Amino acid sequence: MATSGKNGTPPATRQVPERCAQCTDRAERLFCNLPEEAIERFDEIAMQISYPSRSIVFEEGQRAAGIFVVCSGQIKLAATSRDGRTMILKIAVPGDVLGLTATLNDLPYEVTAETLEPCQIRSVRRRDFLEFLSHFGDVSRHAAQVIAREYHEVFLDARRLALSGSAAGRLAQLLLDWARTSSCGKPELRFTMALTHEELANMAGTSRETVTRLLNQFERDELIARHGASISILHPVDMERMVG
Amino acid sequence: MATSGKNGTPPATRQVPERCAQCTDRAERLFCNLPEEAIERFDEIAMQISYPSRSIVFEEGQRAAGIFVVCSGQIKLAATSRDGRTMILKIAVPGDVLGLTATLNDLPYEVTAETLEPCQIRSVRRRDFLEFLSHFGDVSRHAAQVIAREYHEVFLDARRLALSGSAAGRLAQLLLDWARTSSCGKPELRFTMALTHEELANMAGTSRETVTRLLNQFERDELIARHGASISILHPVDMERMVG
DNA sequence: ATGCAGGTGTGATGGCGATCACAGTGGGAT
DNA sequence: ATCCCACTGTGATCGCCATCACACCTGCAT
Repeated sequence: MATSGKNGTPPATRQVPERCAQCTDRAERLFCNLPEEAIERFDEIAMQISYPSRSIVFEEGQRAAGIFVVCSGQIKLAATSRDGRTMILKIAVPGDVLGLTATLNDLPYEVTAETLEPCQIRSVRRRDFLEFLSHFGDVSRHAAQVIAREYHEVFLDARRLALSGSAAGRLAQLLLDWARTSSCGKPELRFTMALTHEELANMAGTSRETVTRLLNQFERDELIARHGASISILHPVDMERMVG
Repeated sequence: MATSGKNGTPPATRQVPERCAQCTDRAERLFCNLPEEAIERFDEIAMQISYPSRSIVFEEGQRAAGIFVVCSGQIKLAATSRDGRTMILKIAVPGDVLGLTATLNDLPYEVTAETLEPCQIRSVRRRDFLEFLSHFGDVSRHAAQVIAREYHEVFLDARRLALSGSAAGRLAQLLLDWARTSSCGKPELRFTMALTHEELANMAGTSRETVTRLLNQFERDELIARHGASISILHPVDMERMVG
């Protein structure tokens, strides 16, 4: 289920330093890449927490208590309708910030956040975070940019749901979007799929069975290839074309 | 088509002051409500433009040139798929800021903005705007909050599209969401619909004919009432229930 | 009046895909 | 080995709703 392959290694919960100031991955993480003195202050107000696999970080509808920065592990963000349908918004990875918009708007969290593997998370309470923003002007710029990026992602979701006529189109689009962002940079177009068909279905706005059928279809048509949990997109161009 | 009734008055293009500093509506507009000195500077870098009805302010896919603040008039924000399907994201009203996320991310505009009536718009070029943000720390906070709100709106769109199983559900949800935000504050639940059935369909992710049928259905079931272009939601509770 | 164009109402039809049902499969426990 | 459980594969059915087709109803221009 996790990113780890068939080898028995536990999911990639690399050890995370005690303080953000010592984190070596900071530079490549949009939000974390803050000026020195801001980071120092951040370390003072942030609380480091370890979550076991399959635990709930926060739940849809709860009044926003603060923000959560993912340090290690994957986290599923999903919203549920009254009658049990589920929409998976995205799988958050290290560097992502959760609960930002709800915290800024002082609204309930829009989604439920559930760990898919053991995770390390830093959290900051709402009050402290807002004060932090006021104090360090350019952190707000950072935050704005982070939210702008999140906006763009949800926009793509909405677009996919509204404009990709068929289930096949939505799934194809999802795989494409995903391959692009997962292998950030060059079109690696091969990625490991840590999700079940059911979860894919909830991201593509279709049903479990349809996903199964479509993936097999795609494979028969040689649009994709699968080895174990990894998927390669063989013909991105043809793939694009079926998005509609 | 515009908000004006059957009387021959031109659509509500109230005169807008030359400078934001003199704008009396500023206080109630999230983004515009800036500290004095920021407003002064904003007036220096902003350009005031009048657009006739049915004109394009910017187009989906264009590299972001800057932001646009709506001073008067309504503007349709829509995205289109290769094969001509259209998704209407929202109808922007005075106080809304367009192109914010694209500008911050230095990405192409996500949508096309088309005026529905004569509009007054203030625009700021990307470079100037970014510099403006750097200079006035707390404006970034404002911007972040504005984007957070936009995020929330798109999120609701995505949620509606993904979770409201039936076309009826999506339309009902749309009318509800809309009545709530349009009559901001108390549940007025009566609002004028400046849109054609076709456009409603493009917002609800369904077809023109289905919208026609559903609206009649809703009226027969006494969920809504219509007088001319205005719609009242009679039984919000029953309405909620059919969202699914 | 006449024509036209954009919007609306309504039936008929067909296809996509949700849903149900159940059979295989594989990996973890014990 | 064996059970079990979550996941995957596949057929059958059936309902929603997109689409086509066409009638009607404004307002507007000529």
